[in-house]
Amino acid sequence: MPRLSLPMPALEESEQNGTAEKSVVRCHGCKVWFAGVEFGKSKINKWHCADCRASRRAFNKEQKVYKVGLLPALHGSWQNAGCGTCDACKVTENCGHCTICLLRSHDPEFGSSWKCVRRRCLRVLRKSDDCGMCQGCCREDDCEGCSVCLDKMHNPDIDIKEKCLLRRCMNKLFYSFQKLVHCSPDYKNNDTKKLLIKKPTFIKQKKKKKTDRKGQLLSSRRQNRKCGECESCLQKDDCGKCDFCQDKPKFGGRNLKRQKCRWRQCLRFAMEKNIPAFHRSSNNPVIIERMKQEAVAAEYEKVEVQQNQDTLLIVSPLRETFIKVEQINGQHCSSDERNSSHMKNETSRLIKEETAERDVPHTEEITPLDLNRSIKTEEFITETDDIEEADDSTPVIMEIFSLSSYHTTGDLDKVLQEFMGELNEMPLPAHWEVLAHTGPNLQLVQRSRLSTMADTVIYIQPGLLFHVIVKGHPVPSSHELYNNHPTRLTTVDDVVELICDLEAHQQCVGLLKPRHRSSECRVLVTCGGKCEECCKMPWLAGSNQ
DNA sequence: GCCAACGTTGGC
DNA sequence: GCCAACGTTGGC
Repeated sequence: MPRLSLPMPALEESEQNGTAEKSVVRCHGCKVWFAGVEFGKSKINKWHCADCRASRRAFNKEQKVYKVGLLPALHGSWQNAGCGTCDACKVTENCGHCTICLLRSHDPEFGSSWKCVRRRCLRVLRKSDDCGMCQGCCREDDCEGCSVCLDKMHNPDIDIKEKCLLRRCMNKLFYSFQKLVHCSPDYKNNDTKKLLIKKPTFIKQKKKKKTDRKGQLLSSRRQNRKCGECESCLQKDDCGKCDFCQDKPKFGGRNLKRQKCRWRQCLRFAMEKNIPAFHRSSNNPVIIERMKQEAVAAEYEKVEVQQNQDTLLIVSPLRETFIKVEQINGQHCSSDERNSSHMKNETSRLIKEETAERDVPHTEEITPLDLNRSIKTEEFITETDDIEEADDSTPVIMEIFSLSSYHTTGDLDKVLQEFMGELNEMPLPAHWEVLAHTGPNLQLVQRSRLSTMADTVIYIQPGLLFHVIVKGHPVPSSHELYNNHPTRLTTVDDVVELICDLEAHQQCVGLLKPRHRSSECRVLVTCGGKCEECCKMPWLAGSNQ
């Protein structure tokens, strides 16, 4: 391939060369210009020449050998890592002072497969390291033509610490930014931090760096997107019907999307990633598709789904609330053959969370996180310095989306189990009983037919949110009943007060007369008779009011 | 900000 | 080397 040596600096953008396909373009690595490069439909903006690509592959291969063990979750143990010949590899005892050693001194089980920082192979390139072999490392003089050199020339009074672009380690540029920097124990103290700061995508990656559920470090570049426990993760086969499956070559697709079957995408990961913004809107196609389909199936919660062009409304008549999801994307996925019980739970829980947020007075801001601080144990632990740099501003919700507590069994979660125990130990108002085996909700029911609250059920949901259903009719969320009690029933006293309050009400007569009951029926009234909404309904002559 | 497209990684 | 699928980019 002919090389064109153009004077520096030069634009890095490709130049059209008369045809749409072939361009004159500069290699992002060696900065040499090449003619006749074909991009096709590729959107490459950092093109590397064949030599640089080969160099990169070789470097990657070498690093892969050395770093086996950098990813203990995937490769096993640190003990297998490293070249075996460098000074660090020859050290046989842990230093006892590094972050790993200190943490392990407090907890012998901590990161049992993580290696003492001082014993990590020196040949594994870290962010602070230059490879010492590439063109950039071997160059002795500044080019005086790159943007950094020009900056230095034009601003001699300013101490510009950035290296000449052509003297930067190419392997580091190629590789370490995204791959190894995460593992660098001393990444605070190196000159490439400025570059990293300019790369929001990298910073984003760094925050996402995490360990798996066993506390082991995951790939610094690739996240483990599988919790391994949810219904989706346990799904072994592609559905073959969703858009991602249809894209796969084995299903005759063109391999353009290259994504995992929608029905196999980890629910925990998807929700963890998307739910914080969900209260306003979510367009995660995985969640939306599943909610859209499973919400329909969640009849026990009377969830309704209304779709209108680009908007999806998931309506919960139970509390007269809805989630509005805009910009629906993704093709419809069949769920006919799937067990939908799990998503019923998830869907209803999401709706309930939304309900809770709407119901909470503005003076009292409650977020789902508040009730789930136990997630601390599962919050991401990052290695070495990253531990100290955990981003407090980025809450990581794990427990609230934990699927195991609700997964198909219908059992109560631990909080509700404990609460049920407390309720069973206390005398409740007459004929109110705590029902057993009613997961995921804890239910209290008025057993007496003679009670004014006969056939009334208090549902205490995961998160201790509650709603009341009378003879199958949900008390609307706008009802004063909900204003008189905390959004979450956190004590037995809260429950008793609620029951007493309920007993002070009467059931709207409209509940017994479907033909005369308003769709806006208030269900509970304080003075007997019909509620104000049912009063607006025309009553047939001769009917027994 | 979203998402189609695709370079790339990591398991096998 | 193949393949599944993760992560990033650039157009919109």
